[in-house]
Amino acid sequence: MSSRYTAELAAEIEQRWQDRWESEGTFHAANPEGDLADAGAAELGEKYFIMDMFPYPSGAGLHVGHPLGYIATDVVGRHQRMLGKNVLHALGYDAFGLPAEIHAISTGEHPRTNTEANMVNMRRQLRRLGLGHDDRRSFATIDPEFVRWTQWIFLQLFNAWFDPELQKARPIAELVEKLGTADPSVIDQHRLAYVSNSPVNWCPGLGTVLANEEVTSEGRSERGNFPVFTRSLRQWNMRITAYADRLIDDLDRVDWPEPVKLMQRNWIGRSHGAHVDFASAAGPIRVFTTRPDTLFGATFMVLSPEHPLVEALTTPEQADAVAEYRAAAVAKTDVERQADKQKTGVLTGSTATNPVNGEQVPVLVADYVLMGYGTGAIMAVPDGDARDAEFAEVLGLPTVQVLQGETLVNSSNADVSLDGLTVEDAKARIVSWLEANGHGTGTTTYRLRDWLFSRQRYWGEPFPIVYDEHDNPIAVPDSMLPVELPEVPDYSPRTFEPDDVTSEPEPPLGRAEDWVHVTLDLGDGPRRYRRETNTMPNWAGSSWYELRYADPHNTDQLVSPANEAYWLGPRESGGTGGVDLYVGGVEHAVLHLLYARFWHKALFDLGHVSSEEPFHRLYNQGYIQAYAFIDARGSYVPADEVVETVSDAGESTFTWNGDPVQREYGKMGKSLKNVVTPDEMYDAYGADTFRVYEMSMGPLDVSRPWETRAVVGAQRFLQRVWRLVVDEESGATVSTDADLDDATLSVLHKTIDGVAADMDGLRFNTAIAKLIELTNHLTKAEVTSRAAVEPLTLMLAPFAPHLAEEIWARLGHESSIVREPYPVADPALLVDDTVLCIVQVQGKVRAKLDVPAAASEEQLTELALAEANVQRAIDGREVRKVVVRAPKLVNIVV
RNA sequence: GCCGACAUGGCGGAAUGGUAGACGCGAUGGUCUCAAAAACCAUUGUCCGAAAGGGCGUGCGGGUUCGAGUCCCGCUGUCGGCACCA
Repeated sequence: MSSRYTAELAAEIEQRWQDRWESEGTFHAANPEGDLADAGAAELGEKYFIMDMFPYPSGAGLHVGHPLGYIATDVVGRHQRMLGKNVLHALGYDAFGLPAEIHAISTGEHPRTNTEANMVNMRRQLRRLGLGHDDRRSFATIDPEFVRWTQWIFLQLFNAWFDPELQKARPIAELVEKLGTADPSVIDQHRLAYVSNSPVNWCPGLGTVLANEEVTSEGRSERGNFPVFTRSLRQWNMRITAYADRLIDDLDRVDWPEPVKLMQRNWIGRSHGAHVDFASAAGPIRVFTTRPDTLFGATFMVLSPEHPLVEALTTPEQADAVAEYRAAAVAKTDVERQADKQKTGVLTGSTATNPVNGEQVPVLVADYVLMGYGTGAIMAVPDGDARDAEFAEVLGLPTVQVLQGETLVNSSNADVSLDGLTVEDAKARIVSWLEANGHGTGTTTYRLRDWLFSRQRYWGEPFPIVYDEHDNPIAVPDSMLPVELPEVPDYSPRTFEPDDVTSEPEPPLGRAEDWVHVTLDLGDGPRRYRRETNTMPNWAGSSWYELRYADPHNTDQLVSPANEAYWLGPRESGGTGGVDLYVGGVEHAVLHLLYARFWHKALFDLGHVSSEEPFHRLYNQGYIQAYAFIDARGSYVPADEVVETVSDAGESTFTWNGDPVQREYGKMGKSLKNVVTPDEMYDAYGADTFRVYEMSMGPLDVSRPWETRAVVGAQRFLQRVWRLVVDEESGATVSTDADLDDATLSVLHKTIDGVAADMDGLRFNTAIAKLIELTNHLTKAEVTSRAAVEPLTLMLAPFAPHLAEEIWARLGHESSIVREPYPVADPALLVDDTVLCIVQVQGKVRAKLDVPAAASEEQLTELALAEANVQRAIDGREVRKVVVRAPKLVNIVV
């Protein structure tokens, strides 16, 4: 039988090693304490905690783009293990969510059934990749034990308040003590998880409310693209705004890509300015402005249509016009408001007093002022703000010039003058004047809103909350967790006509009458309670799952302090702690990553974790894209049946069944008929080839097109490595124990040195290129000595682990390669006796010289000038200057 | 509109301010074969040249520098985020 490294042989090798890894528990990582502690181990050593953004178990199965990040983290994990680290790497499933619920609604089957079937299929597809995961630590967010702790965290937040003085969360009992009252109407206002009757994004088409983050800029639902209306409804919220400053400031302490940090900063949107009170008949109208320096130019005021003072300020003459305007505004979605090109608004008939000059300025209502930002009221300065100028133009309102370039003019009263000051100086002076005279204060506002936390869905975590007869929310005691989902006859919330603004949410849990109404003894005897029927949003489980990997089976605690401190705790003083490397797509830059940071910080404040941030280092992998092809009718045609023809001019045209088709570039997807699955790659090449190809395609953080045709390059490389060790005809091991020649020794150690640097920087594409170069050198020089082949195999192990194990075993090693020490370069072998010296004339290369590494500047100049080609380039001109970077470069300037 | 990232052969991509195009795909030629596949070897930015060698080349226009794909300024294009945020 031939011993060629074919897909069949690869499959056999891969399966065999996967079985062995599993039976030997090769990737088990020991905990300091608890059920995963290793009694025999004396010392755990240095840890490395690596995480992927865990997958949603979709029914569609995987395409070749999905494993990219999982392969990359596996390469890192395997490399770290060979560096002697105790590596924690596991994969869970984010298994609540709408797709399973939609499937359940259409089939009548419980969402758990389908979700679990999908997980089985996904585990099978992923197992064949040979990922070095500790399977004991896998979980799904729908597991009752996981739900229990998600609910427990919710109760921690429910039973906590944010102390603005200390800038941290504290137990609610301390607030009760501080305020001297336990009155729910007071206390409930301060909880980190609280119920409020406030404007929310109501989506009748989905029958549920949505978080701001789930609403598109077009004012529609991210899912389903239904209109979303602002409605005041009683819903659960998370006080994430309390953490706005810490969420911004601590970005400076984590190792994240700058663009992601910037997106979070922009999302939180901290802006410094001032609150200014304008006196009016209805009392002071408070505005927020980032430009208090332009206060002398405020010629009118604008209130949002929802502003509470509108009614009191409206004069009888304007009552009809204002009522009509407000009614029209309410009926519009946010996007429709923005779609109106021309600004609109009406006078209230009242005026207010500009505190700096006593001017009576008219007060108007206009929908370009949003209730949700600042105070919902602005001072309008047509000279400073383009929108105010536009509105002033439309309504013929006056303008006063207060700015000349960057300098203030026309801005003084008897008490204070800003004239001639720069913007920054003027801001400081006017704010101190406002504060001294009781007209306002310097302040900071945020774009970030509190996190709307309830959904009218079935397939989510139930709230561990019941209501008493006064409708006060009461925590279900920890001993009764988890609160499990009841069986219901119908999994869908009631949905409405997408445009039905007046509809009211009706969650599916409301149908489980027996479940909703319960008798509980919460310490004061059995009483009747009503359960919360909303469920938590999809983000809940992913907001804390990093903690559970560290102690997945703990039934007494979320995570034991010792296990948390070991895996996540800060390792240097002032450090944030957190996962050592978190890899995933940039699409989670704000939502998931902001929510997870918020929960983690709250748990830190309450003393449950020692780390201040969940993810110390974040890395965004790129996406694998694909070409799709459309025929003349605009339908997608199967991409793998399209034929490419290249003209003599080098231009490609594409045909399908002889008909021309158009190529477009984008995602891989079933509907685009361009899906390539990992299973196809396993069958055609084997998992190791697939892994090497994905890692060699380009830098990990850049998106690039999939090209099945190019996978063979990775296979050829692995076949060359195989042949260095195994005779294809006989299957015999051909390695020798010969010493290496100087040239090979030098190439080997340069490779080890270069690959080590590339591994540290996650530059797997160039690391593989260097391994290919080494392999090509060994092949050409006919070197099969284990002195070269063993280090090559060790360096290849993170990328092609099965092949590396097999070669390692055939070289006579009995134990797995997984924890063999990674090769280290000998610095003495990195220096050559002679080096290539580039000789330039006027910056252009004119000669390449082999020179002694120790050559002096004078010697190099002499050698360079002696070259005929250099002399020809100088062409008799005077040498003005010679730049020498010994020993590699000489540049002659004439 | 505001903010950010990116732009290199036919393709994916290499390149601490110092040889532009590593490595891979594809293509062309060859070895092996009755033949083919596979594998292996060679060539492969472009133009002039028999060769030696030379000209031109990293989206466009400037600049800094002995030397710029890389740094600075100004454009263009592509992608991403935010968007009446006061």
